[in-house]
Amino acid sequence: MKSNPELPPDLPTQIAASIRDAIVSGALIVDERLPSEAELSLQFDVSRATVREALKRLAAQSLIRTQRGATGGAFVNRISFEAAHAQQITTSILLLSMNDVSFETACEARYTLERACAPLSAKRRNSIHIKMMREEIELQGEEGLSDEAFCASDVTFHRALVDGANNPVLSYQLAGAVEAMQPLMNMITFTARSRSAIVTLHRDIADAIEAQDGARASDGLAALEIETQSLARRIFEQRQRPSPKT
Amino acid sequence: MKSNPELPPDLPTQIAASIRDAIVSGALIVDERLPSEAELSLQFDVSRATVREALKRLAAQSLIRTQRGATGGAFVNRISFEAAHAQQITTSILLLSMNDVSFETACEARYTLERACAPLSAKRRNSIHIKMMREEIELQGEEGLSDEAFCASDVTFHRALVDGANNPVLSYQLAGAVEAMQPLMNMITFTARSRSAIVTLHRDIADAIEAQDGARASDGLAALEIETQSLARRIFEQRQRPSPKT
DNA sequence: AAAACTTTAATTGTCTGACAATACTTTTTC
DNA sequence: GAAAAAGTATTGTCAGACAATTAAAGTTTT
Repeated sequence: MKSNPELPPDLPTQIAASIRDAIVSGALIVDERLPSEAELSLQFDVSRATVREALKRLAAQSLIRTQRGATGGAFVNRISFEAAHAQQITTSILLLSMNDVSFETACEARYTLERACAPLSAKRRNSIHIKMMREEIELQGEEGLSDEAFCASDVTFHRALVDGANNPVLSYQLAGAVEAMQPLMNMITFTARSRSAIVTLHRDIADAIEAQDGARASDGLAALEIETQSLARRIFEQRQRPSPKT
Repeated sequence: MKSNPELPPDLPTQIAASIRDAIVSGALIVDERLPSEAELSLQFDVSRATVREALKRLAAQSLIRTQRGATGGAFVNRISFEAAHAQQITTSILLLSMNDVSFETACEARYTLERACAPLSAKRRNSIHIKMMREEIELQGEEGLSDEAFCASDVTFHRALVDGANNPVLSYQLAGAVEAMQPLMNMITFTARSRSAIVTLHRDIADAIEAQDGARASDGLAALEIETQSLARRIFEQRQRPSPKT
């Protein structure tokens, strides 16, 4: 057997790693211009095509951006919370779907983390967060809302809650957990009754956050988790033994 | 004004997005082989070099892997928790360092999330987790341990705690928060006294987890956060007005 | 002198075609 | 039948070319 796990990676990978290290270590700082592709190919003694593949790898991770023209080139990117969010969400979604993570496990992780934010959010939330939560609750109560729109609104509601903690790092970390759940949630059909149960809980949570009662908000989230889990369980059971014709 | 934010991205970006969508949507499943580079260049009507740059982008995100040889080609990758961990940690570290996130903010996020894991970990941890925590505590008490080794051991301790919750999604999400703190923690010099305070708290936490007392473990983590924050504050203050020569 | 236009140069984006390296498959040889 | 050799499909890398883009320098016009 020789599926050598330590075989030397190809040239673009090596070059990309070398440049990435320079960025992580601080040798290259934000907005600094890298040498041109031609110069890099001389430096690393490879062809320009090889350098380009390396740069594309870095661009895929938003570590650099490129610009054409006379003063163009590759520049070190300031990684924004926004871009990091987006990437983390994609990765999280694929991670869950490819590794057969159960709804239960993902749901537990999500609500566990979210409960942790509740006390901070109760303390620091401002009127905008409250307003967003109220608006989404309103929307979720509307008749004729599609299941997908209901889920999307659910995500928005919870993002507002998390953002209320006013800690960008926390918001960033939670984004993956909350949004990666959406594809799983979309598998669920929400009956009028289950929607109303969820909306009621959302209202409780929003009330608690507005009253700056973190403990009550946590409890509300715990109740919501239980509700969601049992809803999912019912639906999955039903699908396993479908249409037991009377 | 036309700093068009919606300008069409370049060809490799488009092609990469197209293939990524196929993966995310499930049209391409894990371990499935993509068409060869030559076939792709026909399909997308671009040169092979362009296709290659697109594939490199996807490889950078571990969405595909490539293999040479007759039966080689590009294959859809199963994203492992391990690979996702590693990527998230890199992103988190850069995010914190490039956006001037304060120690305080990052620390708060980390401990908030970690506290959330404590009850689950207290319930589900097994002897291996306890053993790991005890070993790291032992190590942290040793004389002559470098600050970096102390920090690394700290990370290992906390990872054991989080892993005790036995929820891979939770472990994955926490990895970013815990490990991205390490570069920040490394800026701190740990005196013998501060080390001993931390070790004492670690022991309290480990005891609580072993006793399956989630609430006590949470309290321990809260105390640890306060200790860490005040330690950092003292050090940063001291550095701002250095050497007030007696 | 200022403004508008043109030219120039640097740089990335894309293409073509070639050859090397690799690894599986088939054929040949013993 | 097993081992060795040849064949073949595929990615990895290279060289060179031209197109597209953009800022700066130069030129003309007002």
